[in-house]
Amino acid sequence: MPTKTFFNLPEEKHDKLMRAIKQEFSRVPFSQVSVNKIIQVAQIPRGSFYQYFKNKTDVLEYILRDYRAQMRARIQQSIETHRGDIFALMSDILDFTIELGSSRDMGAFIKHLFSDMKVNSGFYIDFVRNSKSDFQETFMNRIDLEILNISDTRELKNMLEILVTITQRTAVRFFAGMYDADSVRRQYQEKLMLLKRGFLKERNICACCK
Amino acid sequence: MPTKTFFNLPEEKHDKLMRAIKQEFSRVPFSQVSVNKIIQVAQIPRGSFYQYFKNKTDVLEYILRDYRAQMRARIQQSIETHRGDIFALMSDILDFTIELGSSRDMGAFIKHLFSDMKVNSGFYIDFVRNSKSDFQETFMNRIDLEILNISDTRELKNMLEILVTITQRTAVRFFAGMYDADSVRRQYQEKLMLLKRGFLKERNICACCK
DNA sequence: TTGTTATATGACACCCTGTCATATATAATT
DNA sequence: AATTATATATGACAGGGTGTCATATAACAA
Repeated sequence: MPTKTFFNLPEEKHDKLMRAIKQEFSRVPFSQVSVNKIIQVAQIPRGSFYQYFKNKTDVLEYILRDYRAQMRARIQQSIETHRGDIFALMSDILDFTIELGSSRDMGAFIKHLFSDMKVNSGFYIDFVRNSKSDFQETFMNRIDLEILNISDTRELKNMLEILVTITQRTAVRFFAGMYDADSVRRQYQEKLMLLKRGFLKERNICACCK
Repeated sequence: MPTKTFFNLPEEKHDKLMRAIKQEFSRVPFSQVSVNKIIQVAQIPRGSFYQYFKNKTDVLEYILRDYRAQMRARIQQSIETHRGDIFALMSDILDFTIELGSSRDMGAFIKHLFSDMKVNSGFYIDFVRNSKSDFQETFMNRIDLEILNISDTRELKNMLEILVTITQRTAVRFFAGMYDADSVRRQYQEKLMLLKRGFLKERNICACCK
């Protein structure tokens, strides 16, 4: 997180810096983000930057608060709308990610975020951990278990991990430019179908089991 | 791939260089690998290195041929042994990855490979694409479809993608040091169980459907 | 012996990051 | 008002990296 000094910054200076930061994070993937470029565009001296942020990662963390907040709100809304249907929720998460990544504002940034993120950087682990605890605390107990073929918490946790992993991978594929939004969505639904056949207690292929 | 010049190198020089390279790739994750360090250890001038390799990635690609070859052989063997049981095959792949990553020889290297790899670097995409085509060409038609609840090639492809994704993620977790080998294996088997309930045509929870 | 092609070499230009001693405000206290 | 603390600003500097290129040298062919 940025230093106290950063938060005390006069609005004008703060905004100029943030604009430069967003520009740089949209220009190139994270690993290539250059503090030099940022300070050059923001017209602040090198020393100042390091007075505000510990390093690049610190900046990323700060920017991501937006993204995370938006995502959380969206999830909240989705889970209400679909009354605890985890599959509908995951589809919404994918949709929102695609949507956000196609937006003029954060598009390039989100795209770089997904495509350049290291599988296992310290940051990524934290991000996943945070998302997970967010998710578990807020939503896990609101999932409708009635329709699921799940007998204990351990199984539920496993199921969620599978779903999150597949959803994430699907988003990555989209941002890698391997497929367009529609193909990605279609493929995702097909995969959900496959998974459902196991996850759902009531399966249409076996009416006698109801 | 390395240049012709590299392959013409006298054995002694070649080996010294390769030893330096492996040492460096074991020291730090790929993103931190330093050509400087390599040439220093191998005692060759900077210019020579660039006579042999285009860049770091070029080196990685070359090293990986070993890994890929070993994996291919292992898969080949496994698919014979288990007579097309895709789940047993995936378990074997995970086991082999864990095993290789725990070995004295390539351990550190494999560990770094998994933990630092960018989700979507050009290299990674190629790697996955190659693995996939290897996989599909060689093994896809040897999978025993009789036990699977799969009706067409498209579904089969989706199923495989899910399995590969989950297996990969599991390996990443292991290499991130989040869990030890046994926990990882146990969790993986639990997940396979969940997936099987859907993938398998004959399910133990529903004897009447056989 | 001379011309040709393959290989070797390290100085160079250019990029980057994080730190630190020093300078300058701003606020607090006598 | 003068002095002392405290917060912020600054850019030169040390140390690390990459890829290239003109030039030197070796190997081979005519």
